[in-house]
Amino acid sequence: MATTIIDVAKKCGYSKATVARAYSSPQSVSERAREKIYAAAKELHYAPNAIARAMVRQRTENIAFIIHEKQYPAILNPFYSPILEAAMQEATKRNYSIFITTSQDMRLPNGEMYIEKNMDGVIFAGEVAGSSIQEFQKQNIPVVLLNNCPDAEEFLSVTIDHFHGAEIAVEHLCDRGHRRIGLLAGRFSPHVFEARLQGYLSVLERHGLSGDSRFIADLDPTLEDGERVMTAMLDQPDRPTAFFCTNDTIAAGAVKAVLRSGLRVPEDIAIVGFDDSYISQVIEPELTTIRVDTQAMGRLAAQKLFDMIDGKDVTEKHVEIPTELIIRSTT
Amino acid sequence: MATTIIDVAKKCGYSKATVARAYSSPQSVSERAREKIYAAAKELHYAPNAIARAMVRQRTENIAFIIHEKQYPAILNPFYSPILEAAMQEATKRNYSIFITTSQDMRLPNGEMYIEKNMDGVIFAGEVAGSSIQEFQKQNIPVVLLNNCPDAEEFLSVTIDHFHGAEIAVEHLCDRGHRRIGLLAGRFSPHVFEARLQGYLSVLERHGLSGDSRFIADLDPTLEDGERVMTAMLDQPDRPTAFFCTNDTIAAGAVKAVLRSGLRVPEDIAIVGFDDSYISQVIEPELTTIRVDTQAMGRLAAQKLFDMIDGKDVTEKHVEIPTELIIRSTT
DNA sequence: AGAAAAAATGAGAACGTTCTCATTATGGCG
DNA sequence: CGCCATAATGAGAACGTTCTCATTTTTTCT
Repeated sequence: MATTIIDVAKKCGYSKATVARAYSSPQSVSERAREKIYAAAKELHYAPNAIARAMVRQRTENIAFIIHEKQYPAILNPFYSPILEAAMQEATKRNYSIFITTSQDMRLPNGEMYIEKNMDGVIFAGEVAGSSIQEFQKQNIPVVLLNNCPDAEEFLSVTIDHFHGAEIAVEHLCDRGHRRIGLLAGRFSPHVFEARLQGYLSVLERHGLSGDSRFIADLDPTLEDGERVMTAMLDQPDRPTAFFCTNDTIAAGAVKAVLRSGLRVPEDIAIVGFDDSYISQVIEPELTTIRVDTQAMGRLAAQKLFDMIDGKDVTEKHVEIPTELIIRSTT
Repeated sequence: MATTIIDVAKKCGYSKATVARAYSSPQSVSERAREKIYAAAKELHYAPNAIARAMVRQRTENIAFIIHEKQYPAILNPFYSPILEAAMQEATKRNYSIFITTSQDMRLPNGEMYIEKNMDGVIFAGEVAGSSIQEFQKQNIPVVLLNNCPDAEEFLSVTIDHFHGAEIAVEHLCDRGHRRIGLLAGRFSPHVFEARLQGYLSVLERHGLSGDSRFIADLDPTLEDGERVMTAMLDQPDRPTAFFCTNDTIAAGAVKAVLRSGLRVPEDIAIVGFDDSYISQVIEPELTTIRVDTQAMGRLAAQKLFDMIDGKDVTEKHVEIPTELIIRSTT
């Protein structure tokens, strides 16, 4: 149906080998031939067939970006948008395409599909079962983990310094003079959950403050849960004057709860979020939060993956993206 | 390198044809053979190679989802997230994978790539140059347009009833007793821009109200511009008591401007947005807006595309997604 | 048991490239 | 002009499947 290299060859009188060369290494073909070939190709609307090429080159120039997040339809997660965008840019530069899937449970749907379709590499974002990852490794497909921290040393990974991020968030609240600081901790993967919790606790301890377990809650990292839990907190005696929320979505819900109850942010209750997703600028007052350079995450993850694909040996196996406090109006 | 159908065939003593059949039409293979084959395959970690299959079947089981939006990194656009998610679900059901690209100018980067990679079909979201689309049609690749309204009848499309959406938004403001109603119109594609503007004007006219051109602005559909333009509006004499913003992002910016100037929403200034993106629930007060069933958009676009791919003839060429007023707290 | 029908299997071309190796054309130089 | 180096081209295998058609095996029926 579609026109092939053979059609072009017939049309211009050269062999298919020469036509192929005119595309894959133009300098090895005489100028005269090149012109004739391109002219014929144009006339026939010829486009090289990447599938056939992939077949012989054993390389598809496709990578997969798989997002696993328990809580929401993952792509809705504003945290991943800029990461994906950055990874996409890296890919486009190299003429690679990106496949994307999301899933909510830890098994990836049609997992085999990604192997069968011969992805040159895979970026796993979020929490994934190690077994899924090993499937890829068995097939010698390079994998980069993003925002996922398995114990295994053998994987390349790009992660966030959750512990330090939580520390500077809580530290900031202490700086502002707060002595009673609550925590709204989203139920992310155990590792992330734990790291942020520990960061929070370590600052309290350093300042000789005791965490009151009534004001440390774990919840779904959703707007609704943020609002619901915060509303409950506000009713309690001796409530904190500040809260650290482990992502911006929770924080936005918390802000809503405070404002609705007639209190003010930050005068009555100060709030710090995490991620610096664009939610933080959408709400009023704008959210003080911990910025994670998500663009760098996406870029680095992609670069690492391409390094592996190209057979370079990657010296730095684990990159930890630093965090930064962004002071806005909720503290 | 990777194990192939031939390795499996050797191992289990059947021919490669039979092994192939065990996968593509298991019922045509004796139970005994099937078991032996699967056992051998498992032992060798065999996974069928979709590239080779695509080669002979002339079908990749891949589709592309291309988002073009002038203003922002498109994937950040909260409007497209649920659409993409829904399309992805449809694709996964059919064992298809989704390629995704975004671009900000109207030429798609590596445009040829999508043709070369033999996508079975393409969904174009946002504003795209007709020429890009025709490239695909020349190659007989089915295309569905999403939220893009070219004059051409020949394309399948899923669009929004922009005119009616704008009407019910403004009508709602009139119901609430507003007589001076401003417009913050995002510079989307000309068609979208115009349809929403006309919807706004038609309601004013119906109610015998005159649109004051000082309070009709066109702007970039961003948070920043929404805030900037609204701030300017507030300073003017005889300012409106209500504004219709043609998307939620603008509306969020507008809400911020009002709150910052010390006025109240909705008491002093009422605001209606458009899209019912999740921004509308993140902000406080929550945004009254026009809901577009984005999930249906994504689903229908994908279904239409698959119908074309499967050679069914699609009766309904243009689907217009209805709009619905969602009353929250900004009016 | 034997023939006919049905089910299961095998052989080999085809899909559209790339790539290696062999062959032919071109150019430089004594 | 003839020789050699080099550049340009061509022939054909290979990539890993599917699919058609022919062949073999199994089942069914008298």
